[in-house]
Amino acid sequence: MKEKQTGIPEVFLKPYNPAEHEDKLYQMWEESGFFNPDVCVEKGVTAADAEPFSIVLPPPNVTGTLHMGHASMLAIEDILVRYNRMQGKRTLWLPGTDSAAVATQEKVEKELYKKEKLTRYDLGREALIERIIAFSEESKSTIIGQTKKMGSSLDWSRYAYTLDDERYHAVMTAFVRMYEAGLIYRGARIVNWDPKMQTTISDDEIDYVEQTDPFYYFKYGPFTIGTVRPETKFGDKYVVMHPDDDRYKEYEHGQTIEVEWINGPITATIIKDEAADPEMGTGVMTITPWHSAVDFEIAQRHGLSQEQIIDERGILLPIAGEFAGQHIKKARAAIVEKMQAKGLVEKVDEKYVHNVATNSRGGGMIEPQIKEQWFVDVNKEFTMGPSEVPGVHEGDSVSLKQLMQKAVSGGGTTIFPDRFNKTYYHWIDNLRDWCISRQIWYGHRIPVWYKDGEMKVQIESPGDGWEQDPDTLDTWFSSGLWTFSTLGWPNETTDLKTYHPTTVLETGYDIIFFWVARMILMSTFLVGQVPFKNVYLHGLVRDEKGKKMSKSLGNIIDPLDMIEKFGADATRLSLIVGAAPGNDMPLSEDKVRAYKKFANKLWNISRFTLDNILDADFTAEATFSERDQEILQTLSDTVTEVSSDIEKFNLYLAAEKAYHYVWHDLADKVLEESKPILNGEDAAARYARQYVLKECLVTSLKLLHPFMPYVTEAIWQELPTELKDQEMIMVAAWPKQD
RNA sequence: GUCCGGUUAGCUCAGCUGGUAGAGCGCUACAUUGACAUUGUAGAGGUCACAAGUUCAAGUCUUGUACCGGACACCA
Repeated sequence: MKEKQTGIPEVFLKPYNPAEHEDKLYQMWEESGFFNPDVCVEKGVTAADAEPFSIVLPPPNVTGTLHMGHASMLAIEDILVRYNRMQGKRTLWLPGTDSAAVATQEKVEKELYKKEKLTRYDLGREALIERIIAFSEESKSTIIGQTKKMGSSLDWSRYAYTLDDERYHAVMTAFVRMYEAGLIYRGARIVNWDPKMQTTISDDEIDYVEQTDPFYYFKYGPFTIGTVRPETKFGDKYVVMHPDDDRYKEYEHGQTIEVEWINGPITATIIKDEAADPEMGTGVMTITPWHSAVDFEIAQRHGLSQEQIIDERGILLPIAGEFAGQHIKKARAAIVEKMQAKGLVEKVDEKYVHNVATNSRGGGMIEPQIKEQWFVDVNKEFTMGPSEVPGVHEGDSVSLKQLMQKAVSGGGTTIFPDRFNKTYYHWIDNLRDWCISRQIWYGHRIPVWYKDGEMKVQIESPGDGWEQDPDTLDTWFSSGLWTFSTLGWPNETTDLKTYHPTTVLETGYDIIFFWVARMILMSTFLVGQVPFKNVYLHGLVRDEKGKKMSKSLGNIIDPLDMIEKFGADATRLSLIVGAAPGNDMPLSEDKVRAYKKFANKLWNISRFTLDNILDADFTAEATFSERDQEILQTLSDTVTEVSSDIEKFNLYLAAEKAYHYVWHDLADKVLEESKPILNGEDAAARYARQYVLKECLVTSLKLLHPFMPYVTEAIWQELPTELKDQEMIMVAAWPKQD
């Protein structure tokens, strides 16, 4: 290293330029192997029996690119990881990517159609999957590269992909075990069918979109019924009313009446059921069990017959008579016209506002259908195996629902912020059996085999002539295994024993149901442990006006742009300060810019300090003034506060305190008042102050390292060896607390 | 409809277990070429949404009201 006359490294003579250092530093970290806890133990940085600390990275979509949501997730997790690594814990942060099957297949299919005018059926299952894999592989490196840019200290040697061989094996094993325990069943049930993508989707994947449609009142014998969807009404032969509705006292449950209907007279049966809301319209409705979840439930309760009206593509079936073969969208007007002609239309409310179920992953309008699907039974009681779940013991009779409740209520998993506990319990209370089969091709294929009406559930094909179920599993089925499938399960690996349950799961509050709850379900049943001891839910990153970032609004702030302009450290800090757990956070470019200044400030603090202590003799006789003691005390208090805030997951407070201390205490006060002492005649006082400044610098760098890993490491690399306890600050010891 | 948040300086937000308001940005004035492609010092600016209650004392606790946001359910 070339040095100037003053003795400080030349690099400090220019302002801190992140672009010059970041990639080099990341490479240095990666090559050191310290991202891998085993290497830390090997090289004596971490004690072999140290307490473990583990986080699995919520895997981003392989085909995606890094957005601010990812950036904030990476910043939060990296802070926790770096802090705990410096605390001497055996720290693992495990990376992975997600196949996001539905979204990925859709993307590839769209491309395929656009470029080659081919559908998936033209191409066939094998060929399509090949294309999807090629596409995923290609885009995988993009998201991984971008993840590294943020400074994420992930252990890449343990990288997992949701569709790789180990995960495949875990998923198959999970399915078979759950089937054998009687928790997975096949049944004809009402599902959310997307006619556009030709697949079922789960309740959670539905988006309700507000829409205005005409609402029709039809004469149905002596009754008036209302509907938005006349095209589903052909087979309606049950008329339902509330048992306590006095207006219809004269009718009895089970009584039949003749009514004139769309295609001629039919025999209607009166059903009294509490699902009918007396306040709603006339209080009377007819039901279509095949195409409505509520109607299906009513039909189940009373053992009513069910008939399909609309096929999988949205075409009317023969029951529609003259309308058969028409698409429902086109048929509606014609049906109403005919009913009008028959005098069955009483009135029409043209401006009826209601919510329409659509597929959140592709926008297709959902048509409920009764289909043979695979389900996870959440209410069935089974005998619990070996259990570390609080409040649940081996041999207890429990249901998956109860397991999910107890994991949290027993304190096995703590949710931050705690108001989400209610949300979590509320969701479980409303939880119905989980439909896990999907009619898409890319994903984990269901390990069920058929031959001559016989069925076998096992991972390998039973032999010649056995046909595998064509369906694949819901992506959240495999995601639910993520905390342990990434650690080697179903094998009893050392990793699994060491790092599971993981310490923290950090994710957005928007996927608490999709993912958090499912992980708890899978882990408690399959491993007998909670998947994580803590859940930290972060908010959504919004623009400076609090609006959601979206392409159409043109208000997207690209994290990679920010890194290029202001550095990864500034980007990280801007995403942390002011971001209380679970609260949405506004972000502006100005905010990022402000933290770039801070990185430079730290750079200059270091330069000034080094300039004044490089010639210091720390062994010389020194007299510590009261003020010296006070400065050291403040420093130590800051360490205590920052540490405790990190432990409590209050990163926004920790970051702000560290920032405030370094800039407005250390720089503004301590450094300023030290100038006369450092230039003064009193050698003993000078030595003392030099020692104090050295402590302040080294400790501040460590304090800030989890938040700003690059600039602190860049400075650390320039410090004289005798000031350092480790060559890299990323594995240096966290400052001692009183 | 049920549940959960929010309402504090021009803007974005802190304010943890109750003791007469804080930060950043912005604004004004002054200082400084310094360790600092600047920074420092000082200042202006708030009946803490509204109402009632508990208390010696209430942004802080309780209840209610209004508005904003979100989640879930329902939508025949």
